[in-house]
Amino acid sequence: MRSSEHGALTKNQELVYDALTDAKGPLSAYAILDGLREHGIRAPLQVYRALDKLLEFGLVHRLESLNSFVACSHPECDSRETMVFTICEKCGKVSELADKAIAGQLQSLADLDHFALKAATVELRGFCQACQTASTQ
Amino acid sequence: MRSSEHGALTKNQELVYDALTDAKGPLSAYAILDGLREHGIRAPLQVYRALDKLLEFGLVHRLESLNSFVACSHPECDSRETMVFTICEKCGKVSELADKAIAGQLQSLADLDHFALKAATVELRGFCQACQTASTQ
DNA sequence: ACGCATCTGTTATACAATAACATCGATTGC
DNA sequence: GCAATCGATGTTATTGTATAACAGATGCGT
Repeated sequence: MRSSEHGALTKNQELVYDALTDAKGPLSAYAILDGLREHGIRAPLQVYRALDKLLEFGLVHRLESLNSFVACSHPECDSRETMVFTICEKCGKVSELADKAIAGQLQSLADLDHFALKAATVELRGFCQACQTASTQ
Repeated sequence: MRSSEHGALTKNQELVYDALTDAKGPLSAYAILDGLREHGIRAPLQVYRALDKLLEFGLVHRLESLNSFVACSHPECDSRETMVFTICEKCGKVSELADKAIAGQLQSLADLDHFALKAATVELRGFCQACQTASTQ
């Protein structure tokens, strides 16, 4: 029982993962904690430890600019692929885009600088389609 | 006196900006605070307020994945341009790269998703050239 | 002088993440 | 069986990051 099977999660990992998938949006570690108090989660560390594993398994991504976490929306996410997130500054909606071209371009840029690329964080801020049309008033 | 002139900074803004340019590397807000206690800075808020302005002026960038800040290395940085940072996980060295191609690609990706792009955070993690050759032992 | 905006200083507090330590349960090797 | 080990767990305490709320000070236009 290792990383590849979703069924292999421990109780706490399962709780945290379910909280994130149910949320359908990013949650901070403390928001997760609050939502899971009834399920026996009492301390931040229980959440952070579960998150560490979920990140390692590639089931969850961390949004650096929000200090929060989302369940990966790509069922068979390869974990190490470069992900691009769009973050709506109005409604908070987050979308996860997988784009090979960006990944390649970043790799080229790193190569130019003789930088050995291990992971990339790409977070775009702006307004989602819904919030744009809404503000066309 | 607004954003464009460097000479227009207030005392605290000047102190924080100088601390960052002297450091030649990223500093956390609290590291800045510690370095400026002798200069009369006593509370985190004094640093954060100065940083907010400096970010607004485009003189400073925030490294989301490090919770820290760097002085912009491009003298005439347009503030709103997309910046790419490489962060060495061994020595902590940070480089700031301006790349039009990446910016364009991200814009295209956002367009596809009907996302109105305002700002982009791109942070690459890995090993810098020096640390690669050093670890070839 | 007055109003207004901005920067300032201070205290207290919220939010994010980790340290240190004890325990429990399953597995492995003998 | 039994010790040894390893990973997950639970708990308390602490460090680090960022903001709230309030008060005072400064500069500027009218």
